[in-house]
Amino acid sequence: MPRMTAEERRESVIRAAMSEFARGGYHGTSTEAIARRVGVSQPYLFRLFPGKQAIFLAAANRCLEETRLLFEEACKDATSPDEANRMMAEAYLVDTDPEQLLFQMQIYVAVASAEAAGDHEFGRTIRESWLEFWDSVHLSLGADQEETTEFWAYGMLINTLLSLGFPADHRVWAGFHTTKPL
Amino acid sequence: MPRMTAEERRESVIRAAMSEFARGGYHGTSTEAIARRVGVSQPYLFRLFPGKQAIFLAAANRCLEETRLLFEEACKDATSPDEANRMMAEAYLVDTDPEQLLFQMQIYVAVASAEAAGDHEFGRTIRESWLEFWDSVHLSLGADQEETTEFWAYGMLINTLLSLGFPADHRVWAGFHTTKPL
DNA sequence: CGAGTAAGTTAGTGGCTACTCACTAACGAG
DNA sequence: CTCGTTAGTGAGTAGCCACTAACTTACTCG
Repeated sequence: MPRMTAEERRESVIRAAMSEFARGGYHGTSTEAIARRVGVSQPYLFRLFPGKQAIFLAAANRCLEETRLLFEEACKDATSPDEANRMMAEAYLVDTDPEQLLFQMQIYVAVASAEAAGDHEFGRTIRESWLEFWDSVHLSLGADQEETTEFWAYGMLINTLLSLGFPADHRVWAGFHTTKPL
Repeated sequence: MPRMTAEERRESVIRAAMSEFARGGYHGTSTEAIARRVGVSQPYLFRLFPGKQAIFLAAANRCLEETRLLFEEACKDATSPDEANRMMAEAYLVDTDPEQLLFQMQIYVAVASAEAAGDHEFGRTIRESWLEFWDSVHLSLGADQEETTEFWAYGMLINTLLSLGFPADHRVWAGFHTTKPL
């Protein structure tokens, strides 16, 4: 069993948590499952993070940040807003791990649940990360508010269809005027 | 304590389940919470339904059906696809209980979780209900696949922004070219 | 009235889960 | 070598959860 620094372990935990939370969501994922995937004892997680929610939060921020960076990378050579749009859309459908898209959905509902339970701090943090993401996309697309909204709208529909488990050749995917999904 | 027929009770359970599951999702909601809201003992739920998942499924199907009927009602007097679009969009933002939109999100991620856990029957049932919904909207809008897709895309973005808890006057809502949300 | 039936409860159980405490093993510096 | 620090574990605990079994209460109809 290789020894790691606490920081490296935290990194492993975040990766594992992203996968596990993507599948089960916040309440449907046990810290046990995350620890098993990391290859570490379950109580040790609580020395690396103050609690389960902190693990989820770290994973969520990482997920939003990574997708944002993917977009920024994808459209960096675009010469027009329209081309940026196409490049980012393709990156979303082709280069993004489906797990990350499912995890996005889990993040969104986790915020709603936390909010309903009276925890507003959690949502505040996620919204902040998410707005950075939104603004980054907005900037990449040029300055049109409505177009950015449309871009996000299609993105959220993709997440939903994926979450519902419709295969790539199903007719619900036929109405996209951009690239077909994987 | 008024006595009801089993069928009436099942109805109450479905209403209560829709509210509770909307807040907590499948794993974050206890049957205890549902029973408390109904005003009935928790074990009695298992005489009305075979299990927790059956309750969720009944509530989910009801949610999708009700939103579908709301749309059909909203656009029944429309004279053009464009007018139908506007009427349905407004109905979604104004007349739909936000709880129902949150519950929709919970349904979507619940399917993903069930699928990941090896339960494909659950998703199959939900997808069936959801396709009826999709087709109903498609029919109301006229025969254009791409326009239906766009309509759904905006709907899913609305669900997401609501789930994330952005207030109605936040700038992320500004890019919608239809009615402003409540 | 009385007896069957359907609505509803109380008490309980086994299993899981987040989190704690006390401990051990490896590494690095002097 | 040794001693302090840091990575990591094993054993537990209190609480919650879905679900069961056995019982009680109310309505209904002959």
